[in-house]
Amino acid sequence: MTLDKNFDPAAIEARWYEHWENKGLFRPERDDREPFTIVNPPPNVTGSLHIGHALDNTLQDIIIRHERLKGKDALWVVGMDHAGIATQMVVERQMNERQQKRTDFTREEFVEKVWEWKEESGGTITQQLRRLGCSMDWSNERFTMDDGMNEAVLKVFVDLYNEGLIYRDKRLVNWDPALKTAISDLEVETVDVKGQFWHFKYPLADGVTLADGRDYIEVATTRPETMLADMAVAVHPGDERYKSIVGKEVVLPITGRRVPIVADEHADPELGSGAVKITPGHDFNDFEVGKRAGFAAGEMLNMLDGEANVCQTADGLVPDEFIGLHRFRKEGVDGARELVVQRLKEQGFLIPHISKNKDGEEIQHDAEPRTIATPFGDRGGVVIEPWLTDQWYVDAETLAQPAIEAVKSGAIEIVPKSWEKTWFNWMENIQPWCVSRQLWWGHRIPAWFDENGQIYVAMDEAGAQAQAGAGVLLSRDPDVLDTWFSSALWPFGTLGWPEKTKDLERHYPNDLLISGFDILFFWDARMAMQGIHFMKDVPWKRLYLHGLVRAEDGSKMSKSKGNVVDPLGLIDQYGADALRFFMAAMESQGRDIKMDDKRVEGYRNFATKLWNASRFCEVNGIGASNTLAAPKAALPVNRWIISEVVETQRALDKALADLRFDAAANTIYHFTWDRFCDWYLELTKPVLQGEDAAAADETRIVAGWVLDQIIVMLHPFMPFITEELWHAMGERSYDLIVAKWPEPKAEIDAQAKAEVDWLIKLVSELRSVKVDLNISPGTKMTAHVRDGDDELEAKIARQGAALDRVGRLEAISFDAAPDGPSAQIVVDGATYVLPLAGAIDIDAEKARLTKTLEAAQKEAKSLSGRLGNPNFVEKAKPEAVEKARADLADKEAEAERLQAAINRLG
RNA sequence: GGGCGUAUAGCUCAGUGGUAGAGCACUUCGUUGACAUCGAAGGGGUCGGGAGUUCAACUCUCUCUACGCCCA
Repeated sequence: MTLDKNFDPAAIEARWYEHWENKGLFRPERDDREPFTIVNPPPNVTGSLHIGHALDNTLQDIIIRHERLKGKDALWVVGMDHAGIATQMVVERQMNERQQKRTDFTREEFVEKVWEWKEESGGTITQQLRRLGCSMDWSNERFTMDDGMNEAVLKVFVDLYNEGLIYRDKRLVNWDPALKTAISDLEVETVDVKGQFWHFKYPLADGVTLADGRDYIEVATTRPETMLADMAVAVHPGDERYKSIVGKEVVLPITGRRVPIVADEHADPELGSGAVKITPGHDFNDFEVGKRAGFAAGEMLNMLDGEANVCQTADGLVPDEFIGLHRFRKEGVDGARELVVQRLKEQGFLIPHISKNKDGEEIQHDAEPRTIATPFGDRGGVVIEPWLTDQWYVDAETLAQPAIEAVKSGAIEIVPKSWEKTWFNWMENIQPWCVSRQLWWGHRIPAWFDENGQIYVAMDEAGAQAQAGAGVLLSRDPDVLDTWFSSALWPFGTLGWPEKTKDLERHYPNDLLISGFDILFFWDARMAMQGIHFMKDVPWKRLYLHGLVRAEDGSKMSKSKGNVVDPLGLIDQYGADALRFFMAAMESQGRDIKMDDKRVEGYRNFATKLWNASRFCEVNGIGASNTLAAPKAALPVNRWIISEVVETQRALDKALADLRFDAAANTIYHFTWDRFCDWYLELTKPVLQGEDAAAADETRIVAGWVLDQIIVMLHPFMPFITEELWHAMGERSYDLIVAKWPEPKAEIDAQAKAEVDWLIKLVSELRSVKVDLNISPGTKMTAHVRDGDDELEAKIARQGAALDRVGRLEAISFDAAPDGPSAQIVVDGATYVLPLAGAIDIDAEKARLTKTLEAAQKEAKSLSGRLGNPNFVEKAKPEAVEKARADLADKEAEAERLQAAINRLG
């Protein structure tokens, strides 16, 4: 097989992916090997691959391919999330386009349509993950609503209920009036918006007055409409202004409701008038105040329906003109808020806000402008309404304790460690988790009610009926569970739980979880809680959190900003390998990644470089190696490159073990390009083309082996090009994806390393001198060595061909240089005098040498200064002192030779 | 208000208790038959400000400033 002149990623990617998948190589049979397990964060069935997925999945694939190459039974579990709200919204939107709505159908019909949509259009992302090269186990692809997961979800719900860790409760929830469902605290996003602060007079009942004679109490609010459901006015118990009226009542304007004045710490005497209106049914703080004031949750007045329109309160006091109005101005139409303000103003209960304009004139406003931290639903996008309903709650506080302990004890290692604090802070202040959703798409809650409202929780209706007794009429709770309730079970539900399967036994706990920090609470924390509770062990031993991929300017990517980068476009342009390598190289712990196309292009170039190096090998008879261990080698350059492989592999393994993806990528990148391509292949050209057949054979064998090691070590990062080259370089008995990770069984050869390092330094100096003296790079030169020894002479003899070919140094003599113009270089204690044909620019050469001399002198001076400090010699580590002494000697010797060289110039 | 993070070359970022590195960009040169998606040689930073610990700090501590994120 001959490699094409140009590398075309598109031509090979699909072919290799299909090959791997069809041959089942993502999950080879390895029951006898050590297991290694990662579960993929199940993407939403509605989703398509975005740049964040590309990062997340590339990192996971690097790890799983690395472990697979190391021979482990590497399992990467994959599947999709039913994404309750998101999916229901997609299908409803499509219905709207056809002038239909969800409620035109029965629940069963609607759910059936969602399934149809899921089968037809859902899961685009799974094809896109394949394009990225991700080697997950598709043969066992899961879904959060497949039979096995259903079973797991039901069991978890029933068990938690029976243990008292799931309960039904009436309290305020975050209600999304757009989606008409409860949502959890995490799904609420608080945003600062410009709003207004109104001040009202609430008249005191029964002729009561304050000390100053006022017959009203002043309250202020950002939500005037809720006064229709006010049930109290609170003042601080220590507030002297109001002490006399605690226990008295006010008569609310508009409704005429008589409500008590209560003392409660919640009222801040410093804020406004110090008195606050209390609406327990529509405000979380007021709910608590209401409870303390003795109202039961069931007594708290509700004035809004599920769409946040005004409805009549239980006491019937809301005037008809308010009924049906939206809570506030919506789509240009005034709502209850505006009408309340208008009526209060008309009736003289509004206290105007006075401001001064720039001329010092007073201006009256209805309200004071103010920035208000306002809760929005993350999906529905409208203001959340605290609403009093019956919902199901998980006792998260109890479940969190072992999850906190797991991180404290090290059973779970969080990487980077800085996230531990966030984990603890959240877990230690965790609130009950509202898990019921008023949706149709999702896991229906396995709870049944009888006609008296008695609850029966069971795996199925028969079980509930058995509990209730024959003949009792039961109806099932219509609600479904929060999507995250099921994905929390992913690390064990996908392995067969509650069945005791072999997979479950072998692959739980998972070894590693890689996720973005944005789902730390939503998903990671809940997996930890559920996993530990049901499996009695942590879900994963390590948790790696990565950042966000940002736009080139550092801003967050969003559709509305139009700055979203499509990973598939990048794959089309540069190849999947280049995009993957970019992700790895940019992933340093604890930092977001800024998108940079130029850098992706750079890694495309890297792939091309490797391709061309392989072509060079191919035409020089270098091919697939037949040994895993490093070949025996005599030539220093071969011994050197083998040592470099050993060092590279050590550094790479360490970086991957530490989850330092950037260090790992850079290690293999620089070895391949700088060491192998730029030096090794250049230095061995004269050997390959030389007379010494034995040396050439050795070099071909070593070069083939090194290229193999590169291909294997690079495979986790760039799976496609490496698999292509693996096969192109020779006959293989297995595919690269299941090849063996390097085991060079060789040590670092210090002697060879020193020799090649010297050679590289000398060649670099030779090149440098030519540029400085304006000598054409191809010019062949001769050198006369001063201060050389036998060892140097031997080295020069061994490397003569390389010096000639790569250094353009055709002869080296140990005789004194002839008189006449020459350039001089100093390398490792010897001076090389390079006679030049014709005149040279003496000043340029002098300047060049002087610059080098000054650098050496500067360093020598700094070192001698340090060594001259008795404190340094006494207190510093002996190694540091030794090194300083050695460095000083070197630098002084170098400076001396350079000075001599300058002197010789006259 | 609480917590976390970041400030290093023009840009994007690594980095170590012993006076700094990469990629891109920039400058100059280059057809030594793998590669111009390339090669060679360079220029460019007192590592945000201040104080402290230390023989020695870009690296540790404190503080200030700026920016970002999360929570309340």
